[in-house]
This record gives sequence, C-alpha cells and structure tokens, in this order.
Amino acid sequence: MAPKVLMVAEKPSIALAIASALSGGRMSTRRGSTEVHEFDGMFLGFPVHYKVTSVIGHVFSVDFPARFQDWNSTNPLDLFDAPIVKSESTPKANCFYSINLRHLSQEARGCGHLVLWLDCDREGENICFEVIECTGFQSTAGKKVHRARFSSVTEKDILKAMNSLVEPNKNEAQAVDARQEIDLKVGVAFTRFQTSYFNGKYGNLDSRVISYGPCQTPTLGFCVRRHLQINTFKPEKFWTLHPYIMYKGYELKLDWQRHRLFDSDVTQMFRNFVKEDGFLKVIGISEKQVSKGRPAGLNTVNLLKVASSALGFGPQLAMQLAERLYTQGFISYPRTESTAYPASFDYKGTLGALARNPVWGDYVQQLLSDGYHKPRSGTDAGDHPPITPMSSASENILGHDAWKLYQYICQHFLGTLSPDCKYTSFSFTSCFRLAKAFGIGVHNSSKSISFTLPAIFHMHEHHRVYNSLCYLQNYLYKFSKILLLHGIKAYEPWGSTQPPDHLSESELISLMEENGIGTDASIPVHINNICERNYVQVQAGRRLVPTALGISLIRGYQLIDPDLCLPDIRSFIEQQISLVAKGQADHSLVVEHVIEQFKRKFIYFVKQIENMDALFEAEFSPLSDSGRVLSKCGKCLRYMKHIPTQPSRLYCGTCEEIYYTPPKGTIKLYKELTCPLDNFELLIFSMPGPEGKSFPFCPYCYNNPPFEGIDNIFGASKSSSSVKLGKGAGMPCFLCPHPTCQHSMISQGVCACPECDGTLVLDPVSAPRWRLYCNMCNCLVSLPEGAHRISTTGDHCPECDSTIIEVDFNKKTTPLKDGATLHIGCILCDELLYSLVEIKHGKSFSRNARHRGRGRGRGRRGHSGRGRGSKKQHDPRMSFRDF
DNA sequence: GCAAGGTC
Repeated sequence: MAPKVLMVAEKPSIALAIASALSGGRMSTRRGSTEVHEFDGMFLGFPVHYKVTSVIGHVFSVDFPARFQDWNSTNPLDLFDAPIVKSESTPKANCFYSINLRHLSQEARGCGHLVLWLDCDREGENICFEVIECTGFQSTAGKKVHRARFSSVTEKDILKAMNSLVEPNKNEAQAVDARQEIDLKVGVAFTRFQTSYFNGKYGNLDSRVISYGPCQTPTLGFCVRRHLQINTFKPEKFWTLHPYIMYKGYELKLDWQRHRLFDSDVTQMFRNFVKEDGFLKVIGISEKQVSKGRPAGLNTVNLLKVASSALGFGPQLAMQLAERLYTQGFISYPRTESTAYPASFDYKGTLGALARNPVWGDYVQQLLSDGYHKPRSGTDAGDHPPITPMSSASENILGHDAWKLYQYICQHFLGTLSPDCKYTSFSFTSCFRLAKAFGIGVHNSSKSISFTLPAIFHMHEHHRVYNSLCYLQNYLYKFSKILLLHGIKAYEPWGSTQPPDHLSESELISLMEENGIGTDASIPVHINNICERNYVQVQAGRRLVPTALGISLIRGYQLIDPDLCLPDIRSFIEQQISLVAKGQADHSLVVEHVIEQFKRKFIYFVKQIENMDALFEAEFSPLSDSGRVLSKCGKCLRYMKHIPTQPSRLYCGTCEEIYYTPPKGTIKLYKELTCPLDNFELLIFSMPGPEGKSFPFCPYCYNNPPFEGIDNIFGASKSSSSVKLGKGAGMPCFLCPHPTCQHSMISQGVCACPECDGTLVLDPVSAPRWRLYCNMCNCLVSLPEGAHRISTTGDHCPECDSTIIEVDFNKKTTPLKDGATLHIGCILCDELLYSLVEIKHGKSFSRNARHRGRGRGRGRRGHSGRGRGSKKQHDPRMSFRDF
C-alpha cells in the first residue's frame, strides 16, 4: 500500500482548494469533523496516498489553571506570576464539527508525512505546532513534518509551495505564544481588579464586567478622545457674505473667497461696499478635468468601513452577512487583507458570472465587449484574493441586508475593472468693482472682493458626468460678464465655528488599522466589546458616543498612567514579540520582561485607583443608595437591596456583602419562603418573554454552592445549561440535591428529559400555562392548561419511576367525570395526563448526548429515571411522544 | 465574569 501523507489547512475552504489543485479535481471527499479529501499522487518522487483536511482556526487556547479561576480567592496581582495552561478550544455550540484534536490524531494514524498548509502568518505558524502536537508527529521516529509556504491559494502557488517545502518556524510560533500569555495576564488582571473594585462600590455602572484589554481599551480611548475634543471646543462667532444673482429664475449663491471673518464691523463694511455697487464682473472661469482612479480590490477592513458609513451595518453584522454570502457561494472568502488580485485572476470569468444580472448586467456586457481595465494594483498580503462576487444573485434570494452588501461588493468589483472616473469641474470667479469704494477708475483685481460660484458637478453611476449647471455657467460667462447683484445675505453673526462630530465607526476602523489595533477579523469584536460593556453607544449615522462609564475609565487612565489607554501599548507588545519572531530574543525572556513591566504598572494603578475613583464618585451612586429593598439576608435577618442594573445583584448593607443574581430577567420575592440551608429568603427569577422559564433560587446558595462538584454530579456544566446563570453561577434550586426541601430538584423534578441528560422540573409559577422545563437544555413540556394547581408529590411511578404529580383542574374545564377536579398520576403512564402533555420545543440534544451514561436525571437512581420504554432508551433523540 | 487571536 502506498505511504500516506496528511496535509492540514487552517480552514475547510483552503483544504478544498489545495486538494482540488493537487488532484486536478479527481479526489474523493468524506465528512469527518471537517471534510477529508483523498487522492493518489506523487510526493518527493514516490507514489503516495494523500489526505487533505483542516482544523477550524486555533486548536488550543490559553487560560489560567483552575485554582486561579475563583475571583474571590485569587489576588489579581498573582496572575502575573501564575502558570498558564493550553487547553483545547471548545467548539462553538451550533457547530457540527466536534473536536479538532481527536479528528487530527485519528487522521494522522498511519501517515508518514505531515504537510502543514496553515495560513502563512504568525498565527498560522503557531497553529502548525498545535497540529504537530495533536498528531503526535513530533515524537514518532521516521515521520517527517513539512511546512508549505504559499502566497495565495491559486493552483500555481500551491504547486510551487509543494515543490519547495520547508520546516515550520518555531520562532514565529513562539511569538504568538508570547502574545497570548501577555494579553491573558494583563487583560485578566486589570479586568478582575477594576470589576471587583468598582462593581463592589457603585450600584449603577450598568456593566457586568469593567474590562481592560490592550486592544479594546485604546479603541475606547479613540472614542473618548474625540468626545473630549468636542466638550472642550470653544465656538467662535464668524461673519461672511453671500451675494445672490438670479438667472432664469435660479437663485445662485456665491461664496466669498475670503470664506469668513471673525470681525463683525469689517464684514459689515465689505457688505456695504458690495451692496452699494450692485454689480459683479466675471473675471475668470476655470474648467478643470478631474480624474478619480478606479479602486483596487476590496479587502475586509474597507468593506467594513463602507458597510458602516454607507449601508449603516455595524462591523459585526456586516461580517455575518458576508460570511453567509460566502458559504452560499455568492462571494469569495470575506476575511482578507489583500487589495491586489493574483496575476492569474480570471476577470472575464467573474464578469461572465454577473452578465445576466438584471441590475448591472448591461454594464457588465459592455465591459466584456468594449474591454475592461485591470484593477489598480493594491497590496498583496499573501492571504486571500480581494473580496469578489462569485455568482449572480437577486434581492429575493438574499434578503434585504445581504443584498445591499452583495450589491456593494459587485459594484466595487465592476468599479475596479472600469475606466478611471473623469469629470469636469467648473467654477467662475467674479468680483465686485471697487472703483467707487476706493475711487479708482480702473478695475484692479488686487483690490477687489472676489466671489466664486462653487463648482457643481454630478457623477453618474459608471462615471458619466451630467451637469446642466455647467452649461449655465458657460452661458453666464459668454453672454453676461457683468452680473446684477440680486441680494446679499450677511447675518450677524453668520454662524459659529463647529466642533467635530463624534467619531464615526468608519473613522474608528481606520484609526484602529493605522495604529495596528486588532486585525481584520478582530476589529469588529473589539468595537462590539466596548458597546456591550456599555462604554460607548452607537448613535445616528453610526457615530460612537462614549458613556459616562467609558469616559470615567479613560480619564482615569489618563490621570494615573496614560500608557494604559494609548494605542502605543499594542505596538509595544507587537514590537517586543517581533523580536521573538525574528529569533533576536528568547521567548521566555521577552515574556518575563514585558510581564514585569505590566506588573509594575498594575501595582501603581492599584495604588493610585483613588484618582480614577474620584471620577466615578462624581458620576455614579454608591451601592448603599442603589436599588430597592427586596429580601432578607439569612445572616443578619435584615432586608437586602436588589440592584437591577448590570450586574444584577443583592446588597446587604449590614453585612456589606454582595450576592449576584441571574442576569437578564426579573427577580421577585418567592412567597417569603426561606432556604433550609442558610435561612436566606428565596427569590424567583423569570426570563423575559412568554416562554421564559422561571425558577426559584437562594441568593446565598447561588453564589456559594453548598454541595461540592454540583457540575460533575449532575452533568449540568455551566456552559451547557440553557439558563445563562451568569456571575457566581452556582446553584439555583433546580440543581439542588437537597433531599427534603420542597424546591429542590429532588422534589420538583418529574422525569428525565427526553432530549438530554437533564431532568424535567416543574416550573412552580407557570400557572395557568403549567409546564415542565429541563434543567439543562431548552426542552419545554406543557402540562394540562388552566389547572388551578399542579404540584409534585413524594411518590414515584412504579412503572417508570417518574414523580407522581397532583393536578387540581378548573371546575369548568375539568376533563374528569362528574366534574371532579383532583387527579393524581404519572405524566407518562397515566392515559389522561399523557394525552394532555405536549413537548413544546427542544433544540439542543446532540451536544449533550455525549454526557449520557453518567447517571443523573433522577440523580440517585441514575438511568432508571429515563422513561419506561427500555428498548428505546439508548436513542437520545427519541421524541417525547415516543415514550 | 476576564484578553486577543484564529474560525465556524
């Protein structure tokens, strides 16, 4: 059998391109975690069997070990010296691709060579070593690792790279390791300190996390800098003259060449001169040919700028739309830095694909028949070609927003192939004759007051210039060199100088790009971050207006240590890790050095925090003045206040303790019931919307789970729970294993979830639309509607072990004979109850399926709680109706 | 609950 060669790319699209190029399209493709393309070919002069697959970005990410994860017991300062661990990045919830790591180690089995086709940048080089680690290639004798260096994913470049394989560059990979460690330690240390300090002191900051980061903070800094410029702007009054002439009913306003004066009296003097004379003489006309070059190819950052400024789409939305257009085959890969097309690019073919489009098809035909120009040369970053339409679409197919974005991408592409845009700009200059005023008999332009009719031109799509007013100007010039002044306007004052507007998102993207803050893929994330943290708000025209919180933070850094919010902080880190990438400095020495510097900055920042706090004090209210009285503290038995602004929390003024509550919902007192474990009054949390779940929780247990390892025992890992538990997310009652408390999962749990490993729990306040919800997934089951009361009993069904429930039907609507209202039974085995229950929705079963077999559900009974049909119990997708 | 960087 031919030896096997495994090739790994950074994303599925590249794997496909490489396999297609090397196999000439003759390959077989099978679906693994990611697609695997297989074919036979030659490698280093020998016949081999190729397998080409990909990862999906980074395989690993860095974090602190578990013992540093607890905010309360970890001093943020210690994070600088803490170890860091690499662990497999958890795949996205809606992603069928499960696991990069296992996929790779499986595919690598039996392969003698590994060829790394990761993107040719530092991140790609870093992922090379992640792949090597996953495949175990490094450690096995007789196996060889190769790095393909390609400048584009064209067939030519792929073949060229194949013939000049090199070794992966450890230095570049280590530079990324260094950046990861520095970003993690600095970001997390500052974030935890700020969050604890300010959220522990003020009640209306309106952000769960007061985050800091070497990218997001300078991004915020740009917005605040502009805001402060606006606030400190001192307007000045100015005066100007605007004479009017009439032409065939048109009133034409002329601009004064002096533009404006800051002196009222002098302006008034000029005004009188002009008015007294009443005539203007045309002394010159200019006709300029102006040319605007056709654009180069479109890259991500430029797309984002136009999307924001012209289409009104934020970067996050724009990328989502672009991503969808890409996966549907309408445009090429949307994340690219390059604005230059590869030499081999098939313009004709791409134009051909657009030729039948009803909107611009005619223009495309014209370009094809009259000949198109090659795009202006841009820059080639060696990643992907510029963003280009791939096939024709219509608004009906794409929907409004995606269509607008697609339309721009098409028009930009057609623009790159069109002739340069040429247009003519006309203007004429006229002057008021100063003869009278200055007693000079002859016109002298040096002593005249000149006015200009502003150049008027209109560019039509496809660069045709129309301008009826140009003819008008010509007419004026030829036939009427002396113009009668129709009127003159000069208000007092005409106006005042205006401050700049708030930073537009598009300007911000440019600033970030210029200063090396973020990358094309991460710029939208950083902007989104500062919005979500409530540091800025996007207002009309997509302008970013900082909030009181955002301003206080930046002004605070400016007072304590301006470096912290200047863009240079990113370039400093970049410059340091570049030394590692070039092999000029040792990885660990650089990390140590940079971390040490930031540690010192951190210590100083903590010491000086009062300076920032003074700004917060002026702007925000202390916890003791915030919120409204809600429930009793179990320790001091005094009332605590609920502070509903993010992060939602309770504050006990007596104990000076904070108890975080689940986010994004309403919180009410739960019938003044108390938790048997700690005496705190129970609360009921309701998620918004008609289908929103409600559940009781004890504020103390929620923040300090009384039973260790709740996650492991019940498989309800915080991330997989459909309820976003949020900060301190410990244990709501639906996870509580208390054996006798009437609110615990043991008491309220009814049966195993049909779709995951969770337990269906009675929603105690769902009347009259009674229901059960799963304590782990989205599964929702409606119970008989309109019942007065539904409650669990202490009994279990002898047949399926579900909890027996008691239903008190409404007198008028009771389905029971003779108008009886009380009915007791098992919802699965009792014919009547079974006929009245209905599964509403449940989406997430596949994700949790792998937790199966760990015994939970009814908890102490393990599997026995799962339905009665033992024959079907192994199918996790079994619908509720199949029981 | 935290950073920034890949990608789906």
